[in-house]
Amino acid sequence: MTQDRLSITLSALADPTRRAILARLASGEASVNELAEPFAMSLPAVSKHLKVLEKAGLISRGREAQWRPCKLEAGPLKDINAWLDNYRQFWEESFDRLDLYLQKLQKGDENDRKS
Amino acid sequence: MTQDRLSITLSALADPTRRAILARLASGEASVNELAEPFAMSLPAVSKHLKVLEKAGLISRGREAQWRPCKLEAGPLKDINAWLDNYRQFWEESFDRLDLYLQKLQKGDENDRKS
DNA sequence: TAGTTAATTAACTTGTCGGTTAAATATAAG
DNA sequence: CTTATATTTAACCGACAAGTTAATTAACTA
Repeated sequence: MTQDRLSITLSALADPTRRAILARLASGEASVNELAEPFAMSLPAVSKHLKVLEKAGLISRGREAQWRPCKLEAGPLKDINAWLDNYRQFWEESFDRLDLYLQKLQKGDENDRKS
Repeated sequence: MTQDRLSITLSALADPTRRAILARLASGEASVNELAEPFAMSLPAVSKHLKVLEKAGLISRGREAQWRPCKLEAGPLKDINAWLDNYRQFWEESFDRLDLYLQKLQKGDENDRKS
């Protein structure tokens, strides 16, 4: 179905196992076996999770003898952060004067549309 | 299976239709029909998307005669932003060990305004 | 009351996801 | 050459996601 980049990244992150893997990789590279150790699931299951993360560009993998060390790649996280920028104003506690003004304008639009 | 909050939010966002709905709601409340208008899909399909967004806490819904106006709720987005904090250092320009060390030393500076 | 509009629910189809076990591949080490 | 270790691939399964059409609920309107 050829999903867009952001959807691929977000759905890769929408799994606690995969987020835990990323958290582990934040403290350094690791092999598949090392990454699998904390989880109560088979190695092929972890291997699949890694493939999902790799397709999302969230990890990259090297070759070192029979090991395939995984490394965190944060680019896609940066993209999510950029997307969130569109909404920062909606969760910021205190609006400054400009924000309040824009809110008022917005309410005006809404009333116009309804009448 | 009782998914965790963050997984629910991320999977709700991992769909371009739902993100488009949120984008629309960023400019004000809207009814289901208004939200459905831009999409080439049936109304029940949109209704389902809205239910997913509501369960994730990303929208709330009012009652106004036969309309059910939808409103953006950004709390869960704030949570994602907080989660991303764990990784900011990985996409910021300089992230070698020395720079990380210097960053830690500088953490007295509070104002992390975006560029 | 009947009819229209807004939205949801029900029932169903199809495809993907996350897991399994068993087999295959690749490299290293005796 | 054989065996052990690390990892992936294959085949399969149950659950769920995303869409459909048809029926239902809810509120307004003539």
